[in-house]
Amino acid sequence: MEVSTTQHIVQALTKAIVEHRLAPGVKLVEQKLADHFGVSRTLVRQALYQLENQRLIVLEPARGAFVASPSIEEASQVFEVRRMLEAQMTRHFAEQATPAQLKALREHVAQEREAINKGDAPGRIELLGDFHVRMAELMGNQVLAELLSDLISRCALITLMYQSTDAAEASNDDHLQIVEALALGDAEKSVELMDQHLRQVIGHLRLEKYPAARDTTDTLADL
Amino acid sequence: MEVSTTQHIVQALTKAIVEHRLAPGVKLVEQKLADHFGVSRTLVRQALYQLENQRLIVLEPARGAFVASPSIEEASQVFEVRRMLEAQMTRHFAEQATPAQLKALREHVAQEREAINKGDAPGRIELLGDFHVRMAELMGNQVLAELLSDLISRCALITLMYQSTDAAEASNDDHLQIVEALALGDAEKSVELMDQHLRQVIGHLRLEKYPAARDTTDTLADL
DNA sequence: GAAGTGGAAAGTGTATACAATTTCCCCGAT
DNA sequence: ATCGGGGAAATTGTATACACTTTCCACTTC
Repeated sequence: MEVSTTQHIVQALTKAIVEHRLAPGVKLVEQKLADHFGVSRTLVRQALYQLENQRLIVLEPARGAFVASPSIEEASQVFEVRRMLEAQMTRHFAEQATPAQLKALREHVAQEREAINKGDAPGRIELLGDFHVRMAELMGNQVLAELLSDLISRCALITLMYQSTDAAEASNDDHLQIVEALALGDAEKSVELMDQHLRQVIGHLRLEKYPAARDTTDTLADL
Repeated sequence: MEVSTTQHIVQALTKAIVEHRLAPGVKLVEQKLADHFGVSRTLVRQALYQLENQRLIVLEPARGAFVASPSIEEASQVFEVRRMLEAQMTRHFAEQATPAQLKALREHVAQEREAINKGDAPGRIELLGDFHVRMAELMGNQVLAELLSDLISRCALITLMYQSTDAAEASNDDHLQIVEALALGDAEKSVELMDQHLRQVIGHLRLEKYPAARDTTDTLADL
């Protein structure tokens, strides 16, 4: 809680945004955040700048910080990039997967399952995203892992709006299938499954439009 | 010069780092930068935070900001990610390229040629990188373009150390060939050429080790 | 009553002040 | 001569002060 305070603020806000406790469009007033975290505006501002770089908030000059509400257009571009990265990543993974790596992935999928069964919404969201990051880490490419982590946070802002328990189960199922294909060393099938998985998530997005909850009061309840 | 001062500082420093006027390892003292830009440390700090997010500098707690000197390991991971992204990007591009897009790319390659012939080192570095960003933009994926732009800045930190005029000519040549393959609509060949191109750049990296010019005096000459 | 206007309140942007930490150099001890 | 200690100078970390902009509301005017 006290390690590099500004980083702590970034993490708290990231979590709140990704978990949708802070809705897209909500204004974040610096002084209120400062009071809430017990620091000066200086640190809050640093955190906000960082969050803007990660595209989780938008900074409008002289007007303030607002939780980002990415357009459907932007969302699909993000997913498009993920498809590009993860298709290749999956292929490489299939070609060089070790038993230890497969074991790690299987365990991760089991954790997902557990979170879903317990009805732990925040937990399942984080874990479902982390599956992809985990693959990158296991491949030993830290740069890729960080990049994916950012992209997935950005996606979370969107997917959360639509992701029901059903969708979560479907994702978990996809993950399971992917791991099994990887275990067989079947690169083509793994890639195909991963691609399908991502396209399916995109597909779910287009169904509804977001109700533009802009300028809502900023209830920074827990964090 | 006066549009969002902090952004101006970021750009000036980015340019200086990418063009290697600020060498890896050099310390950036906040007050000196502030004096140089005629602003307070506040704005300099904001800029530094942003640069850290882009991995162009490293912020060591209570010790200050240093121009990043990525390890060979990290560099190849960055290039690995680029290969993943750009292979797919090239494939998509080949499959849907319009004459207008091809024209734009050809013109870009011509610009590269010109910069090389004129011996304009900073210009050619920027243009050679922009070729890849340009492709992303032409495909209409802004997210991809921004991501690549970041990755390429990061690469520039490394490639610059090794990139001679010869290497620049080779890259320019590669670009030309890629465009021609794209023009023929030959997706497989385009992808192969792009992949080769990137692998070649990586190959050049491993030849030498960087002389660890850490803690050099920070001569912030022009900017 | 609707639309515009003045001005106070709220909020952001930048600079400065001060505290905390690190760095550097001098000096003495072994 | 080298190593270690101590304290001043330099530098970073955080808070606060103040200027400037936006927002909001009451009040006037048509």
